[in-house]
Amino acid sequence: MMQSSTQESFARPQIGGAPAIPRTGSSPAGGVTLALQRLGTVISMDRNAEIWAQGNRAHSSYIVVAGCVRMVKVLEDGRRHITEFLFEGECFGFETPAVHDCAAEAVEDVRVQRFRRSDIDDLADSDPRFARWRLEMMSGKLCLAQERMLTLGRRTAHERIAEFLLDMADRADCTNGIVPLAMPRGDIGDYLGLRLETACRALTLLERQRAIRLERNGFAILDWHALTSRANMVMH
Amino acid sequence: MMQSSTQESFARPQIGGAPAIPRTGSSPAGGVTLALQRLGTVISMDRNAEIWAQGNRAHSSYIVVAGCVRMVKVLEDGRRHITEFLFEGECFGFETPAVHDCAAEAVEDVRVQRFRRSDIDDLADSDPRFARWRLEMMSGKLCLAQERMLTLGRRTAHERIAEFLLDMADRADCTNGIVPLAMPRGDIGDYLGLRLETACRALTLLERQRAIRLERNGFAILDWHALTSRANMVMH
DNA sequence: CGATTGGTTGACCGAGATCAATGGACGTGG
DNA sequence: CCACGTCCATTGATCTCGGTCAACCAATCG
Repeated sequence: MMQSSTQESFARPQIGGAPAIPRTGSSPAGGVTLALQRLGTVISMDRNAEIWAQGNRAHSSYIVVAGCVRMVKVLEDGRRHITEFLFEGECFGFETPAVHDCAAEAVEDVRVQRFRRSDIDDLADSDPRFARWRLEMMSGKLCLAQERMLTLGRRTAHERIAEFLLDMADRADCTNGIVPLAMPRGDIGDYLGLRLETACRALTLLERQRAIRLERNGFAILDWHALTSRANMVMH
Repeated sequence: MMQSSTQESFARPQIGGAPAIPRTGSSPAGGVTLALQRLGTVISMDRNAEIWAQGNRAHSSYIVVAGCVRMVKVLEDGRRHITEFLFEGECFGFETPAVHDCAAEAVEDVRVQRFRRSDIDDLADSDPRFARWRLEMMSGKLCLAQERMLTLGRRTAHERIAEFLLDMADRADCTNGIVPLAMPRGDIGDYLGLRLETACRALTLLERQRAIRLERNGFAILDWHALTSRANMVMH
């Protein structure tokens, strides 16, 4: 029995297998999608554009149509943390606080679908399935956040990188065996609580050990077993 | 303008001031409480008792009536992380996954009120105010989790300890100026991604600097300013 | 009163941070 | 097309914060 969709993600033995539980944060399925589609407008944004700033009032919620978005928190001394990367079909900005406590930025050129929060709330009021989906989506993000706390608090740099690569592989289409990495090394570091040099060293070590092959903007997994054992994940 | 209730907590200049935004995770106010009260049964548990185990099926949700509860994740090699401490009036086990991905344990002798999940769902279906409260509670926990990721990924041991003490002070009644610390040093370490020795050293350093005074099972804040500047929090 | 549990402190070590140099990919303008 | 500048990845050398191992003490509880 899988413990949660997080665990499930990392347990997947090979590229191509469909996850038993859909990844949390993905957009709603079936009829709910249609109702939502009509409410949103698609916007294109350039690489590194700020979708909203930390401290902005929260008016809108979003779904990623294409590309990769990052959620960023910064301290005034410049220390930065990326709480989440979001890919096609995943949503962000559904938290209820009136003011954003993270910035949202485009990692690469992206298209996002924007929704007015009032429209989202109205839809939740009129459609119990959508309300249920929203609650489960938030709940899933909370579980993922708890898993990430464990990673940030207790895992080594090498474990973090291996876990990250497996997560990226799990979320990507991966038609040709090359898993894309849209974000620069610095972003990977800020996501994992590491410096970019450390992220870099861990990646090249994995390559030297023939577990992965680094490509232009991505990587290929050569030895899935080596990677999973490196990640040291709990598989209940 | 405060950015979130998390930020608000740490910005509070002295013990006794009422927060502008109620702490997230607290039990619902007013009429909603009454409806919920009837559904729950109060249970007493001994110190270190397991309320539920990691991997158990999730049947119940809880509110803390008295004492302190911890949410614990463990790796099979023994590394442990505490995702959350919960105090009187705060709730846990409202996440939707069918299987718990954290254990819940009593830090000290506690009383908790248990609710059947089906009852919680029924109440949410029949009372929109309760449904709204539940969504905001989950959302608040998600924001706190994001703040904690920043702490675990980017703050120093000394910053983490100062932040932790301010959080504890903010959440406690603190009638007599002594902030209780129900949990042992090891738990503080596991909450902050530190070893217990490191937590201990950071605490005694703060005491030597006359910022706090350590007591039997708690501490007194002697120099609030020293503590907040040590915590290095963002105050928007 | 000994046994157990939790807190404190010291000595030393190592994973990851920091500082620095190099090189490749890419874009732009002449 | 080439020269130059910018951004990013990589690698090396060194340093440091926090981890590790260990001793000791105080409080609590049979």
